[in-house]
Amino acid sequence: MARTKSSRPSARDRILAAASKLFYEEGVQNVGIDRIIAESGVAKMSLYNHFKSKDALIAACLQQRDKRWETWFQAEVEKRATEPRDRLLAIFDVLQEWYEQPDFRGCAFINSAVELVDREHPGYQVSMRHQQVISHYLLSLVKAAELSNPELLAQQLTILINGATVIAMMQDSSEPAIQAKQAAAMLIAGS
Amino acid sequence: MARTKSSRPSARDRILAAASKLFYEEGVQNVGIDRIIAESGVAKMSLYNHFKSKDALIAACLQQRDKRWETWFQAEVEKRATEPRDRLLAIFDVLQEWYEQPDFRGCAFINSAVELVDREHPGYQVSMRHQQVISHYLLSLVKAAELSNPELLAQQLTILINGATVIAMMQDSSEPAIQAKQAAAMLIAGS
DNA sequence: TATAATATAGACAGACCTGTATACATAGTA
DNA sequence: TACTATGTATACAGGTCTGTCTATATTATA
Repeated sequence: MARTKSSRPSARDRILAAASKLFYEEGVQNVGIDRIIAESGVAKMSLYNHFKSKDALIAACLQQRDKRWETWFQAEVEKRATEPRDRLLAIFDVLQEWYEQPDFRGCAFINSAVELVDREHPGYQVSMRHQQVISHYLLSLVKAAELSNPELLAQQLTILINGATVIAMMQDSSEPAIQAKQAAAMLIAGS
Repeated sequence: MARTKSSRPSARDRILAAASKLFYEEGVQNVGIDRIIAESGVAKMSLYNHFKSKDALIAACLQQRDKRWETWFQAEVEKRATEPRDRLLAIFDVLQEWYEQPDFRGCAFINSAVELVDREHPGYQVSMRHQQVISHYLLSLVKAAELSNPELLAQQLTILINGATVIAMMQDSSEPAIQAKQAAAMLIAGS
């Protein structure tokens, strides 16, 4: 799954890494198979031996990214605060750090959903599931903070997060994280 | 500009209408020139006589949509309330109505920015300008309502609007409008 | 009616894209 | 060492796309 003894990563991993990077940076539609095999240094047939089509590769990339992002995000949040209420605010500090990464180009899942259009596309389904995973995590934090009407607040925080992310992408700015954090503080205080 | 005496709309208008509809419903990348000329009942050369390239057509469609959306949105808001503070909340009722339209597929400007990727693309520029126009309108409403820290509140409302729109698209639901409205009410009350 | 501008129909060049086929090379295992 | 995975390199079929070219038709105006 990982690498052959001591040499470089397996073909499959190199394909996933190259595709994931290119898909995110340039959009799934703007990246062809030829670019991916060139970047990963793999033969075209190896790609089609590991993934039955480009659409399947897109879905696999999103699935991998989903897992990694969730792990990274939760770890960052929990590193910054221990009290549930503080963690709810720490979310936005993590977001700010994310927006400031030089290769930030918005949320890969929103972007892919927009590009794929078709709700039945396996990549679209992964993207929807990703949003639910986030909402679920927020809900757990809100419940831990023992705030009233947890479902509503969790949804409102989801809205703030996605809105900030979209605007951060379009304006190429991390300001929205700060503004969203202040809004979140107000919503939490009012709960 | 509009129509020849008594017959149907001009070729240019038909092209814009068909392209705008298809681009929004299926994404600018997924709609080819051939589809547009078939739908608008126009010859390919007519299209290229009116627009120098597909990219120029995309930009023209977004520009037209920008104007129309702004006009429609402000009219709907102002139809629903007269007091500035009420108008700020009425925004979300208008959004809800928008989300419930059967052909709703998110914000055409966010979607196009995601698909085009290139910030120098004329269509991307129109999309960024559109976001600024919205923010500007919100700022004018917030200032009219004489709330403190108007710039911050206007930005926070922008975040709520875009977040609700993105989630409404992905979940195919108008619930986010209601949740965002309650959040907005809280932010306004706290200002 | 004559003239100029605009629209039509369809072929086509050139590029790009996905996915397959073929023949050869390399690495891991019995 | 022999055998079996797996990977490599490259050509290519079949499709789609944008934008151009040509030749004809229609419309508007003087």
